[in-house]
Amino acid sequence: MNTSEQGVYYITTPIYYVNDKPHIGHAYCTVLADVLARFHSLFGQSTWFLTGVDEHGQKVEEAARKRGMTPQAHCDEMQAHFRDLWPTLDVANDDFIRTTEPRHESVVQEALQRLWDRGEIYRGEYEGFYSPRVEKFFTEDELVDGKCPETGGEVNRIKEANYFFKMSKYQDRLIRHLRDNPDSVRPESRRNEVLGFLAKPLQDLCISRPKSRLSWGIPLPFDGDYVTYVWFDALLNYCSAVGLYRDEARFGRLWPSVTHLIGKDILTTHSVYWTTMLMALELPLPRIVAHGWWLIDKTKMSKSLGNVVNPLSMKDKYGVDSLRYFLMREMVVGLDADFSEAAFLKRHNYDLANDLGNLANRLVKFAERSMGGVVPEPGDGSGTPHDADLRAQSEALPGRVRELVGELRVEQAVETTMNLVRRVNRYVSETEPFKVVKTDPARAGAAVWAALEALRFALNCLWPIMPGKCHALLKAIGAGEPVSRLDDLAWGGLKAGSALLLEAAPFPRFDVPEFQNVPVVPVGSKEADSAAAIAVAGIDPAAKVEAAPQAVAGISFPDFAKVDLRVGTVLQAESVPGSDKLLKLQVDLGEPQPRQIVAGIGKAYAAADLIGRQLVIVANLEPRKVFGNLSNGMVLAASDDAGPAVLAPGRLIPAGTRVS
RNA sequence: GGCGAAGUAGCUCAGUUGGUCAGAGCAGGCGGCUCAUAUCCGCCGUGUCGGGGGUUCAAAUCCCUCCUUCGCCA
Repeated sequence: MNTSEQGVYYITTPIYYVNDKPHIGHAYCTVLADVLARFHSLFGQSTWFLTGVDEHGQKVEEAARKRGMTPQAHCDEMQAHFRDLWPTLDVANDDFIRTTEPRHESVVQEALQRLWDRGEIYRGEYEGFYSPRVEKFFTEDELVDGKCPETGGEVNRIKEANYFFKMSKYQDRLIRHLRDNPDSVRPESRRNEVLGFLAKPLQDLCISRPKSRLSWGIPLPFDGDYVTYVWFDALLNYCSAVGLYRDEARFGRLWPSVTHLIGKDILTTHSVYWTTMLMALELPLPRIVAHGWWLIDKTKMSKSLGNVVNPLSMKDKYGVDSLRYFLMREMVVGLDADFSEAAFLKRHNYDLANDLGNLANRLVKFAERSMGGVVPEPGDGSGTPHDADLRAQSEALPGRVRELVGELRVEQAVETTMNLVRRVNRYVSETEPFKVVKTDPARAGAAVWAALEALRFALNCLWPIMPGKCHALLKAIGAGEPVSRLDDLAWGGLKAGSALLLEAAPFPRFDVPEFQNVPVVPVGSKEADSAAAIAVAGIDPAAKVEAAPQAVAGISFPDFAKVDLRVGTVLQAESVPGSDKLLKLQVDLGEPQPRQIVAGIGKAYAAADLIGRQLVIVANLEPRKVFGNLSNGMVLAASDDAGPAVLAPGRLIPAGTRVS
């Protein structure tokens, strides 16, 4: 449906929840949108870049009440956390939408009214258990011990009339759409995920809340006792911001080319709920791009080691351009990536300081000393093979970048550009203008010119990533402003005689802090480590090395102490339906409430046999869903061919006792 | 359990439709240059391309199977 590749490029980020504190995930997504918008503009497209905040909902209402403010005043204040952050990251969004703005609310109401009139929305009875903390309903069998399966918090049984969107009727059409349009959801694996989700019958979508329970929302136009719930409110921002029902000409121009950049956590919301909503509204369907998450290497993030890193603080410590470069270079769109200050500094030092910054610096300094501080004259074109090669690689770059960015392979586009930068460094070595200048100044000048000209190509292709630094560097090498279209980049564009001025090294190097330098010892590569691990395990060192535990050499005691091991008593145990090895346990850890823990020991233990037994539990593991069940901890067990054997204290000991 | 993805040099990863695809960067070693931010350039890797089968003249690249890891299952 959306195939308008030509003239227009409309890109959105999710609207971020106004209560949230901005973090690296928000920053990444928004910077990526900014980079894509800038690139597509360079490709000659007319671009529009929208971000904003989601301001309705119970949590906002509650937060405001706690602060003794109206929700609106609360939002007015909180939204600045996002709005004011973006300029500091050189993000140039064209618009910033808030869901409490009249321009949004009126469109939501109009859309709801139209669907109501057409029978796409109906009134029905909803019975369920409501968890205020996550603002979600659960069915009875989704509950865990009568508690919220996601948080373990209290839930309220609620039976009430509500309004439903007939989402189920679009199931087949949605499946066809996803199958027929490889671009509908990217990357491919996410599209498959959605198709898998759609293998089961789709239900209708509850889209309302009674005002008595939630007043901070947009009233349904056809029933003033209700407000609309998150979907029709938040998702419609993408449309309301560009003129739906208010400026149809503008909307018609931008909307068909929309790309939604989202985190993988809201994939279903966009690819199923939103896409079917658009079907019902008879609007063109979007292209959805789901990116991954930034992981912080926990073994390196430790207060005791003093190396806690707030990724956003990298901008203040090392500069916004380097942060943007790192984010774009390090993450493959769609996959997760690791964030660490050490990795960040490596990119900064090796790519930006050593290769790019030093290249500009060496050329400008040399020309200042030997060529009067201006861009020297180009040669007569009868250059060496080095010259032909340099020119060819430069001229090929913009097209290649365009291809790669079009495929969302931003990190490849960056790398390809940096390859040219490295090529220029090599060219300088090959032509040795600093030697040649003593005997043939014109030939030396021509080499410097060619190097600067190639660098101009690279800087223009890096401009969307690092607009500030690239602009400054282009000026410094006498190239003036960045081009506004990559098509305008033509070999020979650099004017001889332009002034060169580079006041300071553009990317100063930084020392990588000591603790970051802890060598990532290749596990198993040092015989000593493996042998030690085997010896400790009491196994013949001659046994297969692959069988040795994946021992990480030499963790500190504080590292070990971060793992909170406790004795737990199993209160209840049952098998997880559909799984033959998972058991769902309720474990007493001496806490007010028992913990639910899902353990893969069902093949070795019958549920009933575990009740009353004591186990060793990792108590501070991040909760995660296993098979749809929340698991808040991990049972320790040793496994061999015969299956897992759980660990237990040698005698009865109070539940919750720390293991050390 | 169902569905899906991934497993390539010590590390991070490239390798579109099977035939210079066995590669890059980093780390390590050696050498060169000295214009430059102790920067730059060159040289050095026999890796069972997770294991095992199969298709093919030819497979990291297709098929089957197993192992491991990860994702989704409102």
